Amino acid sequence: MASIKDVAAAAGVSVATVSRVLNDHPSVSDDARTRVLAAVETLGYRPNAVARSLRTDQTRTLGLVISDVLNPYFTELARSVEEEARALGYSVIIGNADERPDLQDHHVRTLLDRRIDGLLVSPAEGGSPLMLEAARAGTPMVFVDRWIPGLDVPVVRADGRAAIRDLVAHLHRLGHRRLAIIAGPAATTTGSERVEAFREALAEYGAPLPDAYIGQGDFQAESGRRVTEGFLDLPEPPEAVFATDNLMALGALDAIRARGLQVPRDMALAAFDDIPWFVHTDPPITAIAQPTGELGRAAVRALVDRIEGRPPQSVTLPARLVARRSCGEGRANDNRDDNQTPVQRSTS
Amino acid sequence: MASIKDVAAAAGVSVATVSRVLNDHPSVSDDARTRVLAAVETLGYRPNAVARSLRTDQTRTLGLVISDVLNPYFTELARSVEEEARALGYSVIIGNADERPDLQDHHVRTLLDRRIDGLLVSPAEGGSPLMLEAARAGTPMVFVDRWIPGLDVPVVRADGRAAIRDLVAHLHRLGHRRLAIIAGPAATTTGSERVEAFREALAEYGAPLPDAYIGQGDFQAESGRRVTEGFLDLPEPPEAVFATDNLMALGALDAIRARGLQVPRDMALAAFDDIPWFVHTDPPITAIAQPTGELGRAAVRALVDRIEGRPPQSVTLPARLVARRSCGEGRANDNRDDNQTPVQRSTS
DNA sequence: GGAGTCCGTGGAATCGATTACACGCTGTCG
DNA sequence: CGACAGCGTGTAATCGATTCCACGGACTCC
Repeated sequence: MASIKDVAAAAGVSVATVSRVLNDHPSVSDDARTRVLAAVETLGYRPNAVARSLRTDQTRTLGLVISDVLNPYFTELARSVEEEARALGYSVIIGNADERPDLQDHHVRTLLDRRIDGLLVSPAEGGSPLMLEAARAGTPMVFVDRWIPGLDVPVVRADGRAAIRDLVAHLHRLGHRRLAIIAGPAATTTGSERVEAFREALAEYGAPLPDAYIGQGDFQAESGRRVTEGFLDLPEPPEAVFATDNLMALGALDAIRARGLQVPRDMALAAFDDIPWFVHTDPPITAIAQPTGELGRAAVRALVDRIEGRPPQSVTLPARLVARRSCGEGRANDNRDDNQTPVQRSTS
Repeated sequence: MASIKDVAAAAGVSVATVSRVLNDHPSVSDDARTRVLAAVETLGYRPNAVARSLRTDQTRTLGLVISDVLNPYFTELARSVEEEARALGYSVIIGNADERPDLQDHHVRTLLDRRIDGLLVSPAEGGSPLMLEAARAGTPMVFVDRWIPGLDVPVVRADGRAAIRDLVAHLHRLGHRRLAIIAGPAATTTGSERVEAFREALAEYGAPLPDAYIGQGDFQAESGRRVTEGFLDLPEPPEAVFATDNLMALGALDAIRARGLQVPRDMALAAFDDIPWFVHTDPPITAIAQPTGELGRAAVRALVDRIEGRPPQSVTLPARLVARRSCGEGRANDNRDDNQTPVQRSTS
């Protein structure tokens, strides 16, 4: 592959001049410029990003470490991150941690080794030592969705508190009194926060949240199934289950059906994170929708601000309830909305 | 960030010795080795992958250019690719082309600029000039899922021919005679092949495939909706629709429901590509399942073989029919299988 | 007409690693 | 006892870019 030297030789100028043309530095004569451009063309020359990065100490690359690519929420997040990054002239390398701290560590390490300009992280299980160290060492970093308290790192996330209150109101209005929750790992902020908000909302209705109605999941479908089976085995099973992510909701749906029971007749179901497929499940699932795309874009903007020396800002955006049929038939003034994306239009 | 020079200074040796220790070259004294290792430890030194890549002319990175990350099929593919690559000591950079040739070009270009060791591509729309050029220039490359004929590039893909024949048999057995298809872009191999196989399978039953029953889609949900609406507007609408990817199937489902019609009573529906959610839709959708994970792993192995100088092999794996309820109730000897992954167990 | 300015250009240092080559030392063998 | 092999190490070249500095020539201005 042709290097800058070959171009210089072909154009009859020095490498310095070629470099100047490539980075359109002002002081190059038109003559030299056209000759260099011609040489670039005929040689099919493309600058070596590796060499450039070594010299300039910047890679124009962002690292994104997420907990689970197979989760449609994170897939969408990753997509919006890449889009915004591209618009700002950056590439993105995605590391999928699969909710495993060791894998998260692996990806943080390789990304750091590659000298990415900044790191976008949705930490699994309270984060890894490496990540904390990198944050403290001053690596530009932004947390997205989940975060780690006590670190001076901007956080871009959705606040589900109000939407969870709406959900509890919705469930209450539909006559459900015994409400249970499938929690995520307590070590993740989203894991604990959603339970907290749920508990507080219940308190507003004078309802307790007994320990038996708090199932411990890990954001994966299988745990949703397991926890829900536990609920169903209770002497007095809950009337409604709130799964704190979409995969666990799927597991819950499985578990309920496996007993020959029906949603919402035998048990109501709601989920945190809305995804296109929820419109098409049987029944369509009531969910709390995050502004995922906006979250991804805001996170990138914050990180790039930080990288380029501007003060980065934490961002919190509201989530909102999207009522469908999985909790029972809502009244007319329920916030019924299935028209969010083309895929979702016209159904349920 | 500490460099190899700092380590050398701290350990009281030359950079060459440090490098030798790091790459565990045999001829280093134990004394030097321990001193270097100690210095590495206290400085928290990590080698700069950028510098190393420049010198060694290899990045131990694979590029993966796929057509649409939001499509669960490709998400799963990407995940298995990353897994296998990691096992072989490589990283993966994913480029999402969103079915747009210009974006595909953009990603191929940046990946090439970064001097990735090899490229895994699922070409959108017949591929870009850049890609063809790279292939001809000898960039290690492997096609996965889709490919471009006439290029000396190994292909790793699933053969859906037999499964499509099974599907047609299944539909025929259930009494459906007027069968339509939603095709993908003709410029993609998967787009044209699936139509071809469908046509041939129909021919075995003496059935034609009239042009009116071939809808032109683009592998996105919206096109599935549009095409299906066209089918429904026909004086004699088809009795069954076969969508050649999962997103178009979703669009079709939408379109059918929007008219107040039911699947499979009013129209049967089947899809190419099986995904976990198909078990949970209303009704569960009959689909042709590709061995996605195996495809991704085989593609990485082929590419790494090519990179490391071993002869790479093209691989073709069979797809298979997974009958569910969207085409009508099958007989007992139908190949009913909902037990592929934990998420899918026990339902439909 | 001499001093100073500006412009285009090239030489060379530099980024952080790898690695060919040379060198000094020790030990072996004829 | 001299030659030679082998080992551990350091010096320096190298990868492909960017960029500081200096230089020569043209031009302006007093």
